[in-house]
Amino acid sequence: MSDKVITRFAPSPTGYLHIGGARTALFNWLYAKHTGGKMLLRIEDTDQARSTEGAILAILDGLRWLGLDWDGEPVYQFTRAERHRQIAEQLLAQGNAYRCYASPAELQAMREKARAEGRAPGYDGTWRHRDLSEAPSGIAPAIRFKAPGDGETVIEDQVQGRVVFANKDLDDLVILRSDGTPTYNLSVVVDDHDMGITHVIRGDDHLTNAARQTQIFKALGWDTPIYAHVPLIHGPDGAKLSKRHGALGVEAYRAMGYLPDALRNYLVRLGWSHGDSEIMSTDEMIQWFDLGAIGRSAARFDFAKLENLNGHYLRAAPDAELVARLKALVPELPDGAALLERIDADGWSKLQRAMPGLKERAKTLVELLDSAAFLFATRPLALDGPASKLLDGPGRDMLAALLPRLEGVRPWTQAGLEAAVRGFAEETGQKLGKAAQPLRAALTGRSTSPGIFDVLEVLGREESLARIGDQCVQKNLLNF
RNA sequence: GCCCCCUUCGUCUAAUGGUUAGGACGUCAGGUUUUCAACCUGAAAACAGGAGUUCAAUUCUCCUAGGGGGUACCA
Repeated sequence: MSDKVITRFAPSPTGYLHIGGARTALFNWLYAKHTGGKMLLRIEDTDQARSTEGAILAILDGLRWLGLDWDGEPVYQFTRAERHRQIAEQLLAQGNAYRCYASPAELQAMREKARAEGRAPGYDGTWRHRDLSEAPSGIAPAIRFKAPGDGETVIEDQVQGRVVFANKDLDDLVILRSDGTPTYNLSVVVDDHDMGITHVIRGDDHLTNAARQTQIFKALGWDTPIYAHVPLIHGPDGAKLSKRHGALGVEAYRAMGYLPDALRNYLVRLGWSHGDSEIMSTDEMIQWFDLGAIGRSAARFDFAKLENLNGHYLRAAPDAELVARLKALVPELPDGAALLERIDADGWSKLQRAMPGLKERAKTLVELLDSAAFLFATRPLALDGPASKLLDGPGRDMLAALLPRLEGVRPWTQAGLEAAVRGFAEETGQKLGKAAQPLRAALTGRSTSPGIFDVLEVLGREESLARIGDQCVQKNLLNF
């Protein structure tokens, strides 16, 4: 086998692809790309009771959406159970494992005793030396790994540095359950070996497992992979990421209107950096990424920074791409179905034409869509508070005076419209804003929008004049 | 309880045995401006605490505190 780097992303399908998992996948992907190696995908579904088909799909979707592709077909760990069982038997035959008949109650008592005595809690090794003739009948045994009782197990971690565990603190773990299914720590070792994994990049929460797994690797006479344990991501308050914070699936970020490029850029900078570089292309990430520059402390998730990055990527994205993303996103939104009905082909075309002015002002696609509401609104427009205030008093009179001027603009272009409105403002001795704001209110129903000439042009001559006219009529009705 | 890890502006981070401790987000103040954004300029803002090593520690060592992870016949 060559010395090519092979990493793996190995989620357990008990939920969606959460943000920490997404970053782990990103790091594995980047390291593989950086070294010209491969990233494999392994679904760790040995706990069949908790694994679901839906979770598997969510994880694959999440990875695809983020643009993180893997090499070859995903490996489903459960399908390899027979191989794992064989290795457990081999360990048993070698004298590196033994059958354990302890009951759950006995195990519980052991843990409590150890704890009371200030020792590391865990299995006390009762069945390690006990004769099989003493085995209770009718009880299926589990197989435990015979962990070294003394000495040390050392992890030369690429992120954490040299981490030393005293073997006395690592007990004899179960590698094969009494029902014959393998446990995580055995499966991981066998699969990492069989898949030729050279680098294990995963969450910090697996650091102790790295020690246990190292012991199993050694008992099997296999080389251990190189480890890199990445600190976990915390919520804004520094506590463990919960659903309340950002521990959402990546599909939730998609639904909130974040762009995959932005999320990737945000995640790569969470715990890793390259000098002062903040915004970087995928190629740059690949070129610069390395394990040594990963920080050792946990990072807090900061939505404000994500939003800032998202705004940047939004502005940089081609208009057509944003329209396409919006088309895909709308049906997933709370009122998406209703909104979708109101946007016809002409609506999508208007959206595309208004995009330069819209994307400049939005932090997320959801925000962008909201600010585009005036494009799909039907007359007479509903005015929000600030907008109706703009039209109170002189606002409507101004519009009534401006309306004929606009009617005279031909062709209906931004330049012509701007000249007309500016000319009107000058002649009437007002600042442009005095005319622009009521106009904005009449055309969009709000006090903020893209540039007003932009709005006029996108809306078109007929619709624009009608919306302005609506406000003048209202004025007249009030007066009579 | 026991084991392991971590600690630089509010947040993400950079750097260094001697620096005005840098950048980004956010915040605040200006500028620009048809609104809002964007953009430009500027400001406030950090080496957790205590010992030790050293001519000199944010940087090296130890202790304390705080945070996190693990401690399953879960992964």
